[in-house]
Amino acid sequence: MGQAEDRGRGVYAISVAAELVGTGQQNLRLYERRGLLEPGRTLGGTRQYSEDDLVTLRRIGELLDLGLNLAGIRMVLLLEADNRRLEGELKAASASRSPVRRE
DNA sequence: CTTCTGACA
DNA sequence: TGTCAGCA
Repeated sequence: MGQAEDRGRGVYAISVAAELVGTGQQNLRLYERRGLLEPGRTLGGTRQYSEDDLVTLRRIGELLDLGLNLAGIRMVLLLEADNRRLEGELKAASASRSPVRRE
């Protein structure tokens, strides 16, 4: 399954990432400064936006439309990430329990 | 490509 | 406060 790896490696320059999500390059840099996301960097220091980064970027746009400020969006993203992790743990925990016996 | 600065709603 | 334009 190389798809999960492609997700984190699909790389876009800030100019194409900005155009893909419909915003300016300046905003993407601001989002990073405010801790909303952390795109990869080349050895030269240029940002590399992955497919996952584009997803969170579009999520940021949604939250922005809902009226949240960047600080609020940062917390939502953190909580959602935490939630996905817990969901995975819960799923793994229920799978490790023997399906026939429930407590 | 980068950071920074200022103007606008 | 977030967005955008221009500069170095």
